[in-house]
Amino acid sequence: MSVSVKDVAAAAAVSVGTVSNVLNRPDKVAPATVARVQAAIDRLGFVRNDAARQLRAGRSRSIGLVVLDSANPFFAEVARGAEERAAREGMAVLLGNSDQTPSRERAYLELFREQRVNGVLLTPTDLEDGAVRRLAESGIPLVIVDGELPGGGVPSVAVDDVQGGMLAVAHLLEQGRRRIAFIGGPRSIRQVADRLEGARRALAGVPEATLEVIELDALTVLQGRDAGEEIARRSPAERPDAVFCANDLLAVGVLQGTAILGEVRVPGDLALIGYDDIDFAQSAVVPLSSVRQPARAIGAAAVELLLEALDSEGAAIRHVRFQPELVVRASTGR
Amino acid sequence: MSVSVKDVAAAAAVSVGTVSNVLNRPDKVAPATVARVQAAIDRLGFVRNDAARQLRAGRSRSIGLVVLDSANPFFAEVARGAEERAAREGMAVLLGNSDQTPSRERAYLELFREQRVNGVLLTPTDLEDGAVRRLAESGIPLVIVDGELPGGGVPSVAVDDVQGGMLAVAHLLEQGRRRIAFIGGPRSIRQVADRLEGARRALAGVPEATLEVIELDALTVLQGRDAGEEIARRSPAERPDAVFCANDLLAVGVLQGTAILGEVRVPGDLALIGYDDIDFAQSAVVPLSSVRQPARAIGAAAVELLLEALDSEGAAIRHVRFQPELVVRASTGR
DNA sequence: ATTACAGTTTGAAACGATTCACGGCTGGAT
DNA sequence: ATCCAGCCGTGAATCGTTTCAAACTGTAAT
Repeated sequence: MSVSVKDVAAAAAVSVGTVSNVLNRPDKVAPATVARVQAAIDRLGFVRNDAARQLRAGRSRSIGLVVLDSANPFFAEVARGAEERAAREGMAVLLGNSDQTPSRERAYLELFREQRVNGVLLTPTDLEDGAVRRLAESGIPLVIVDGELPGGGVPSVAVDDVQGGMLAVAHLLEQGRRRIAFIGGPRSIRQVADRLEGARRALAGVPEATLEVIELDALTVLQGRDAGEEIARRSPAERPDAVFCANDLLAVGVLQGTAILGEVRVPGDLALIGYDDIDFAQSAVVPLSSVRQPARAIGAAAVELLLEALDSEGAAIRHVRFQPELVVRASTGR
Repeated sequence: MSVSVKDVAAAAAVSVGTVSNVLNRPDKVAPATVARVQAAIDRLGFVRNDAARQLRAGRSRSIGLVVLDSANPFFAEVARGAEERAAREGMAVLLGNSDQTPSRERAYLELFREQRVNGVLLTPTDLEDGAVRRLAESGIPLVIVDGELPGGGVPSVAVDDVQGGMLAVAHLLEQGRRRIAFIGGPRSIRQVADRLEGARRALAGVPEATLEVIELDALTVLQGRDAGEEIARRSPAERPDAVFCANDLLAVGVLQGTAILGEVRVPGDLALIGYDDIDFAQSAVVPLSSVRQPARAIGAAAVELLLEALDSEGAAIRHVRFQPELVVRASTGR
């Protein structure tokens, strides 16, 4: 079927060992031989069989990436960053979506182990669960993306979500808002919990301010819209005067939801701020204030950490932590 | 290092062949033996080495996906659809971004060949180029995503972009617009060329209508914004009264660009329609009319076709063609 | 008692690359 | 002449799985 080193060796009148050397350590082979072998490779259209290479050499050339939802623009950017960085090393990225479901996460991790990936970048569905720790100890290099394992010990790249939550709510308070609502997904998602915690801390300095927490099932536009409608239907006295959403998708949804009844205006009646600063935040009906995360850089950094872990077996474990950045737009204007 | 079939065989007191059979054809093995081997597998934590499996068995369990830009929401959805469908078959998806660059496309295809992927789903940078045809003939199963190879012969899943362009412009004409502008990326992108062709056909029936073509380098929000600003700066007489953008990102950009000067209003002065109906189209400053493509279904269908091609070596080559759907919102209102 | 047969299990070959101990060659030093 | 050191190149062993012909077992039919 396909051309193997043996064929190439025959065509170039050398041994298979030499072909392998041309492929992997050209400097150890006489230039003339290299040229001859290369010519044979080109002529026959030889393509290295990575399975065999991997089997013998141990190492593979792919890394696994498991995110909560790759259709979410934030994760799409993270994936993009990882893919670009990996490509520079000649590595391929295997993509998996856990949809926040531990069973799907497990299925992907298992599949990736079978594929003998070099390592896994994981946005865990549940950091507290022992599964992540066990995985880390099972020998497969692991980097936590957008989170940090409580006990340390596993390299990770994260954004300080508590800080991000503080930034957002501090900004709302600064604008004179006092009746804050936090709209988020399930608190079991660490990012959500941390952003809420940040909100709480920002409120600590302002005793007369209140915080209402609205918990949803998922961080989607649709869920946000429902929450927005619910708020719009309330009497003005019971309505918050500012909403901090756990991500931009929710915020966009809230914007739609409040717009439907047409009574609550953003930012007049309701200041609104999201999280992630996805591309569309600035293009929303009312340009959306948000907290920016360097998504692409996060993906790239994760691959970087994995490469480090691969190079220096058991060396220092690094944690990269990006700082979030407040982006003010019309939705929190006066 | 890691546990192999040999270890499992020893632990269960059977031969390696039997272990393999338990793994691949449990029905050929006596139930009691299956149980014993399974127990050993669980106890030892055996994970099948896919490299070895692949080497011997020929087949692999991954498929490659090369798209123009996975951060583009349309392709992100396509990727999601592909990934979901592949996961159902226990297959993993390798993701690659060509960024419309033939050299990056080639690099990924080469990498994927080395990985011995089962097949490749490709959104080609250049369909006319012989490279795609050569690839298809090189033995690696190929499915064209969002396009169709002129000569046939390669399975493909596409959306009728000409039809989509017609829908969009026919709608603009119906709204009484006559000075239409088409804003698109490089015409070398087939999708762009087809949508433009559709626009032309729609115009054919209305002699007094005109079409201006504005060609950009890329289909991004930023490029759209520049184009929008340029249009906004024109005198009213030289301005189109409707714009059809080759995708929603451009349309969102145009919306931003025209808004900056504040003189051109959408849809009053300028009707605007995009393409793809990404999630944010309905949440834009002015909810955006668009042409919807079933992105996730496209990805799933592509995997489906690949599986068919894999099963029935050289059987009928199918082309799946989805129909685009017009979605009318405020941006093309009166 | 012999043969047939289906159901199980075995064990060695094969997949295609990498690795490494070893041998041949060349040319300069002794 | 002899020896040594560097280069180059060789080819068998190896990785972990699948495959398949052959061997084995016990039961049924003759």
